[in-house]
Parts: sequence; structure tokens; C-alpha cells
Amino acid sequence: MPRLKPSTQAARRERILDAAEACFARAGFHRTTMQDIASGAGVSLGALYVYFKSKEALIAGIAERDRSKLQREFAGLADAPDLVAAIGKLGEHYTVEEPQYKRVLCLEIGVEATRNEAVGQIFRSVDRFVLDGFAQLFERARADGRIAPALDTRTIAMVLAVLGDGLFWRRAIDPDFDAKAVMPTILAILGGMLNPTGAAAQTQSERSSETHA
Amino acid sequence: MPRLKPSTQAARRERILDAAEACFARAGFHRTTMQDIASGAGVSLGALYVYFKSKEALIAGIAERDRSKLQREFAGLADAPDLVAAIGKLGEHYTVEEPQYKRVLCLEIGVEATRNEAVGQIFRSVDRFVLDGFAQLFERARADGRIAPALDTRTIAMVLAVLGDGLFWRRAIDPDFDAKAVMPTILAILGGMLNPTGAAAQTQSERSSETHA
Amino acid sequence: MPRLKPSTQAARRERILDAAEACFARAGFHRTTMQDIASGAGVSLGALYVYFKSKEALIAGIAERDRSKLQREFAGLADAPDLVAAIGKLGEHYTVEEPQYKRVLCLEIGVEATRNEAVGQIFRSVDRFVLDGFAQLFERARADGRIAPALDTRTIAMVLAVLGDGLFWRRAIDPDFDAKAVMPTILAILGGMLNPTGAAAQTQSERSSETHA
Amino acid sequence: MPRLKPSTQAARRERILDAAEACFARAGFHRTTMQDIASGAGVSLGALYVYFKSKEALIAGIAERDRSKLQREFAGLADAPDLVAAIGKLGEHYTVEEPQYKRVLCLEIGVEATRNEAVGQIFRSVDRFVLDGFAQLFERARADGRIAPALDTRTIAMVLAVLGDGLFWRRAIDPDFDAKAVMPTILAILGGMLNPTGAAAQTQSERSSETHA
DNA sequence: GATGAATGAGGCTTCATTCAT
DNA sequence: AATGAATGAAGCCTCATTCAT
Repeated sequence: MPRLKPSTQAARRERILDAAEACFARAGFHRTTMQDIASGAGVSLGALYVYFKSKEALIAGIAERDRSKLQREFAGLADAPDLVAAIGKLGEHYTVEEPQYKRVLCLEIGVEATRNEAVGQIFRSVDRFVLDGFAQLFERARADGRIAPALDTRTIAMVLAVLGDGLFWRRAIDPDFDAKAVMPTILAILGGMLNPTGAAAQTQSERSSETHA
Repeated sequence: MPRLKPSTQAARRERILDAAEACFARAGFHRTTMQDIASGAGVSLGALYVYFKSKEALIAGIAERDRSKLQREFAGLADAPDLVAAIGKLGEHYTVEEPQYKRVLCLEIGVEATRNEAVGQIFRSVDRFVLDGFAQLFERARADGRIAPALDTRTIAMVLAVLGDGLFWRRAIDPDFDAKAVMPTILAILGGMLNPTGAAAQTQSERSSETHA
Repeated sequence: MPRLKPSTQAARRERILDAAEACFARAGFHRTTMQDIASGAGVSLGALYVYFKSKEALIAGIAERDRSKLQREFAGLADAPDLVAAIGKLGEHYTVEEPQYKRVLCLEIGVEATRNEAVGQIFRSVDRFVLDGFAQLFERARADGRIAPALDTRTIAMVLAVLGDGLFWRRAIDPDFDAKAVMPTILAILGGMLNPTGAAAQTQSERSSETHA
Repeated sequence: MPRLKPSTQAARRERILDAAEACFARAGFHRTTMQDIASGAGVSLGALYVYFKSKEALIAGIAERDRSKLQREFAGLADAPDLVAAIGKLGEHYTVEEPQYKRVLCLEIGVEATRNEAVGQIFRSVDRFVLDGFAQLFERARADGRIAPALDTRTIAMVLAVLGDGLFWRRAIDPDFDAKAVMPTILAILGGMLNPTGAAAQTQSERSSETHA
């Protein structure tokens, strides 16, 4: 038998991950059976084990893909001209646009990270990458004179993480949560930390326009 | 009289809940067996079913007890002379003092709430109680002149909830999280929302009106 | 503590048997729990074990009581002036008057008799008693010239038993069974066996009136 | 091709049913464990659940197969030249040839039919099929002039059913039952109902020889 | 490579019986 | 005597994983 083309293989792997994501989000890791996932992916049970050698590995695969995406999206922030706006956009993406089922999946992954070493490593590594990344971003912005925080950038990054985590959690857990109602305030808080001058929560774009005035 | 005194019954029920809490926090609802809990509580498997008619009921019992406690603790805020300080104390209690295992349990309950109707109802009911309670607290404080928020109290309550959720999540998920390093900043944010003098936590709407002045 | 009066004891025993009968008929021996019976009898679980030392013993007790009653009722036939009429009346009693739930109970007992030695002995002893009794009854009636069967009385008794068993079974199993539609025919068959003269299904009373004419 | 050939699947299903039949007959539905059946069929416990999704389904499967066989065998009567002889043969088959364990199984099924809706439907549907079938058979025979009953054919069918049920019950319940001793009489009774002329219990074959004389 | 039937350990739950009160 | 809480052995069923085809 000819080995499947790598591209076909990769596509099937993605389909399996998609199906797994849907199942895991709906029912949780432990209430989802391998058969559920195989059916969802339109693949035989045996084929599942060709791509993932165990359920554990599949869970790790899901965590890996989900976290990688976050990491990639975060990396995009580095080049943004207006940091606060870019962060707001990212927050909006996760909080408003993303479908509900993905939101619960993040929680599932986070909780699993507490107990499953493989998932834990993936999770914490991305988490640290993002946290450090924010600190560096802020550090660079300060060096460039784009922000003038009164606080340690490390602390600002952590408070931002807490805010992000809180949004993550609430949007997943509270069906009545109106993200749009709080986003401006939350961005203002962030702006206030970065530029605690007279015009506390002013965003960078506003300031620069003032400068030009 | 073979009928146990209600107090004895209640005590044994509590012991079972304690054991269940420990097991659930350590391994999650679905990796914990009824036998684990029975052993942990020092009772026979059969006895477990005298107090809780199913695993589902036991999970609901855990959610109930945990949320009730939160509700009770929140209720204590009403009488506090200094609101921000009291909230800070409560946050500190949950974030610093409480043992790690209880923290993960909260997450487990929250995630379960998305899939288990019984747990969901308990969870959401307390959540709404707390959210509404904060809004009322702030409303009353404003009426008394103790605070002068620029924002809708409902929105402040929601941002506070997001902050609280973020702390909850992070303290459970991130072993390196240093709550003490961010608490002052977070309380300052809260203070800024409630009393946006100094201009510290000034909201965007205020600023924009200033700009126009 | 004063021992309960024997009459109270006996009454309670009967109540337990009544409750057991109802439960067993409704759900079968093995789907009925001791708790079901205790509740039905308005008695504590512990008390049940005072009167019957095991479930097995309770089943045997039910079989015993049920079969004794049959035996007593059969014994009443001996004195009947018109044998066929008396048998018809007995058949009618069991087939028409008795409540449905008792009917299924008989089946349950019969089936249990195949597997449970204690019940089997009770069951077979009564069965033989009735079978032998019929043969003797017929024998005596022949000696008295009240019947003139062409067949061995033992065989007639057995055919009668088959007819009775068939009625027993069908009335219990077939909700549409109309006993009244077949009883006359069945009695005629019996009459025909006992007096196979020209007028096959003639009853004794009819014949005797003819004789007197 | 890992998918088993339908014939192999069917064969294995039959083996499981055979094993289940043996176990159920010996110990009854509720005293038989799924493990007993699996062992008896030489398959693993898990494999049982590939073929029958629950114990309930297995019981229904047994009822289905057993009743279908009865229905098929009954259908064969339609073509028999001598009705009474054919019925006698069928009765003999069930009463004499069939192994004892199958007999008790029929009882078990009948009793279960009172309480289990699935089994009840199977049971009653076949029962009605047979009852109606007999009535039609008799009706046709009368139209053809092969019999000249004095009774409603529906009633004859019902009395025949009662006789059949009685034989069923007794052969299963009474280890001393001598079917051969009563069969001639019972067939004579049937003959007598179908042709209640002078020689009441005459069989059809006898009559036809007379006719030819 | 692909398939899905087979495996069997392990989980939840029930229930006859005992026994401390 | 009476009570009903406690016990723990089984029973039904699920499901991750393997493997013959």
C-alpha cells in the first residue's frame, strides 16, 4: 500500500483535532469517548490510533494546537503601532468573535493542566511566553517613550493577564456576560497603568494626535 | 433509637463532603471514584449512598456547599465600613489564605456548571447573587456619599467580577503567581473606579469631555 | 419489653405476607426488595427479619400461604353434591373473581418452584394432593354411581389439571382473555369425560333430574 | 476487511442466544449474570454488548427468537391434510421431544411478558397470531366441509389454546407428568369439538376412513 | 494502511443482611 | 423488641486499547 501523502495525513490529523475539539468542548475530556471523536471526524476508531497513540496524546495535541494559536496571535502584537488598541482587538477577538464552544475548551485545558503533566507543560510554557512577552513589549514601549508607566512592567503584564483570564473565564461561564459593556473600561484600566499621567486612560493614538496638535 | 441524631447525620455528611472535596480537587470529578471518596471519609461505599444518592448528587452537594460559603462570605461585606478594604480582605482571603486544593475545586465546579444542569443552576444563582449584591452595595455607597463613581455601578460590579475571576483562575492555574504583587494594583483599580478623583481611574468619557473643554 | 401478643404477631405476619404478595406479583421475586416489602407492610426493615429470617424464607412463606389456601379450597369440593358444578364454581372463582395480581403471583411461584427447593416442595406437595384428591373424588363418585367415566380416573384428573393450568396461565398472561366465553365448553368437556353418554356435556344435575323424570 | 461477514455475525449472535437460553432456563432471567452468558457462549463480556446492547435487549432477543420459532411452526399447520393429527404432532413435539430446559424458558418468557413491555409485545403479538390462525384454520376447514363444529370457531381456538397452555405449563412444572397418557384424550376432546357427531372424540382420519367404507 | 470487533479492567449502583442503639 | 444506618459483595455496563482480517 502506498503511504498516504503527507498533505493528506496532515489534513486528516487536523480533522481529527477539529472533531476532538468539538467533542471535548461539549462534553469535557473525560466524558468524550474515542469513538465519539472518530465518528465526529468521519474516521474509523483504528485510524484514530494511527494519528494519536492514546487519548492522552490526543488531549495533549488539542492543548498544543490551541496554545500554539494563542502564541502565534500574541506574537502578532509585537509589530502593532498602537499597543493598547492591538490588545483590545485581540481581547475582542477572543471574547466576542470566537464561538462559545472554544471558550469552554480553554477552561478544560487549563484545568487539565493542573493534573496532567504533558498538558501542564504546554500550558505553562505558553502562559509564560505570553506573560514575558507582554513585559518585554511594555519594556520596549517605555524605552521608545511610547508609554510612561508608574509601575513595574512585570506587574502590569500580570495585571493584564489577570484581566484577560477573568474575561476568558466569564465569557465561558456566564451566558449573560456582555463583553462589549466592559471592554472600554478594561482598556481604560490598561491605558491608565501604562500612562498614569494627567490623562490617565488615554490611549496611545489619542496622545500622539495631541502631540501633533 | 437507631435513627441517628440529626447532628450526627449532618456531621457525617460534612465528613463525606470534606473527603469528596479533597478527592475532586486533586483528581477532578471524573477521575475520582466513589470508592476513593468513601475511603477518604472512612465510611463504606454503601454508606456514601445513604447520604448522596448518586455521584451526580454528591457533585451537586459539593457545588452547593462551596457556593453557599461564598454567598455567606459575600453577605458579610454589606456591613463593612470601608468597602474597598473589605473587598480587598475578601480577595486576599481567597487568593492567599485558602489552600490550593480548594482553588482548583472552584474551577472544576465552574466548568462542570457548563454541562451539568444541577450544578449550573447552583453556580449561576450564586454568581448572580454576588453580582447584583455588588451593584447594590455600590449603589448604596454612592447614595451615602461614600463613593462617587463615574461609571454605572452595574458595570463596576462586572469589572470587579472579571478581576475576581481572573485572580481565581490564575491563583489556581499558575503555581508561580504572586498574588501579593498585584493585589495593591488591583485594589487601586477598584478604588479608581469608585472614586475617580486624582484622575487616576478617570474614565474615557470624562476625559473626552475635558478634551472638549 | 413485653413480648407481643401472639395475635398481634400473627396479624403482623399476615400484613407482611400481604405486602409481599402485592410486591411480588407486581414486580416478581427478584425485582422486589426487602425494603419495598417493609414499606408496603408499614414495618421497619429490621422488623421484617424478625418475622422472616431471609428473603428466601419470605418467598417460601408466600408459596406456603398461597398453596395452603388452594388446598383448603380444594378440600371443600369433597362435600359438594354436584361435582362438576362445584369444580366449575372453583374454576370461576380463580379465573373471574380473583384479582389479576394474584394470578401472576401463582405463575411466579410455579416458576420459582423449578429452581428453589423449598418452594418446589411446597408446590409439588400441594399439586400432588390436588391431583390425587381429584382422582379419589372421581373414584368415589364412580363407586356411588354418580358418574360413569370411560377413562381411568387418574387420567381424567390429569386432563382436568391440564385444563385448570391452562386457564390459570391464560387468565394471567392474556389481558383479553374472556374466561366466561370458554368456561361452559370446558365444563362440558369435563362432563363428557365423566359421563361419556350420548349427551356428552350434560352435567350431573341435569342427568339426575332426567333420572327422576 | 475487519467487518465480519454477516453470516459470521449472525452465527455468533445465535451462539450467544443459545448460551443465554441455557442460562436463563436454568436460573431465570434475573439470577443469570451477563458474565454467565458470556462464559457460556465463549466470548468476552464486552463482546456480548456488541451484539446486545443491554441485558434487557438480550432477554427481548430470546423472546423474539423463541416466539418466532413457534410462529413458524404454527404456520406449517396450514398445509396439513389432517388438522387434528397435525396439531397432535405439534403438541407432541413441544410436550415430549423438546428438552426440559426450553420448557421452563417459555414460562419465564410468559411471566416476563407481564412486566416487560418489549417482551410483552413480542409475546402477545405471537399469541394473537396463533389464536387468530387457529380460528381461521378451523373456519376454512368448515367451509371445506372437513369439520362440522357446533361451536364458534373462535371459542374452539381459545379452548385449544387453554389446552396447549395447560400442557406447556404442566410439562414444565411437573417432573412426573406423563404427556403420552393424556395426549390421546386431549386430541379426542379437540376432535369432539370439531366434529361433535355421534362419535364425539373421533379424529378426522377415522372419520374419513368411515366415509370411504 | 484501514477497519471495527473483541477484550477486560474498572466504575457506579443496588440490595440482602447485620447490628449498634 | 424495633429501628434504620451501615456494610460490601455483586451486577450491569462503558470504554481505552489491541489486533486479526
